[in-house]
Amino acid sequence: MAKDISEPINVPQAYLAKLLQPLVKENIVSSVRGPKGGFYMDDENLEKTVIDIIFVIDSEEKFSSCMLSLDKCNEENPCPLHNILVASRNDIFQQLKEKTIRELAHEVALGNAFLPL
Amino acid sequence: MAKDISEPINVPQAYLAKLLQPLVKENIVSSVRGPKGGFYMDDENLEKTVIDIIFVIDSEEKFSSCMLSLDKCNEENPCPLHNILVASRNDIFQQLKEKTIRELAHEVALGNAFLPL
DNA sequence: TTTTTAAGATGATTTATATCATATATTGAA
DNA sequence: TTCAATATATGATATAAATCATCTTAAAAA
Ligand code: FES
Ligand code: FES
Repeated sequence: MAKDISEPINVPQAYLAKLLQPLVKENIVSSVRGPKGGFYMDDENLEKTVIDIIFVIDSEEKFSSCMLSLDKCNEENPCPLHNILVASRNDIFQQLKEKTIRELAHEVALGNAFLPL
Repeated sequence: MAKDISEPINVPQAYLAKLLQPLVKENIVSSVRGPKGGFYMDDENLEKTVIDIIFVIDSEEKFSSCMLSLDKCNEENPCPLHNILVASRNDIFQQLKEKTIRELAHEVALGNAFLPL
């Protein structure tokens, strides 16, 4: 239930619920209403990645736009930070795109990562 | 002058000036008032790094706090994203800490990087 | 010395984000 | 079939970030 997720991570329940709604709509999270209801992830959901979530909640631009917010900059006209940062940004993007929620959950199950849930 | 910087990068002049003030106070940027005045960087300023700027404008936490904003997480209790992202984050931090403004300006002078100024 | 130009300081306003509130829809259980 | 529990939807409010406005201070030039 929203409450079970929101409380341990100190996010207001209503706000979490609002954030989850577009994820349900985009089939990244599943839900059932009523008693014994709540949010869950089915087999298909678990194959989604962190990037899938980011693209729904925020936007695709986070990983493609200039890190100095210069709108005329791109790979051909790189800003001074581009060359020193773009490799790391791409690494992060790749990691978030490759890693499925299932894999992340597995790490938690193995005790290699922790969640306050 | 603030105007000469703000216009080409589409940042309101008054807002840019406000952002520059703490940088002047922290001796990262220099300024002179009056006619022919404006902002500039002296020899000492040019040895400052991007991290110096970030620490003044934003805060140190950006590079040390949990990327899932979990307050109980740290190196011993890593969240699921920690392991896959922390290396890249540290890379970015190192780059921003090592690179001086002088070096970045040199890249622009060489034509390896571009600024709309 | 006066005027003009630009930064410095401060507070108000706007805009975006986060949070709160309330009403509706769905489902399991009594 | 009714009730209670929980997600869904929508709008209002609060907080933070960005932007605007106004005044003061310093310095160059006339
Ligand atoms: S052009 Fe600025 S980060 Fe790529
Ligand atoms: S514990 Fe979350 S990023 Fe390090």
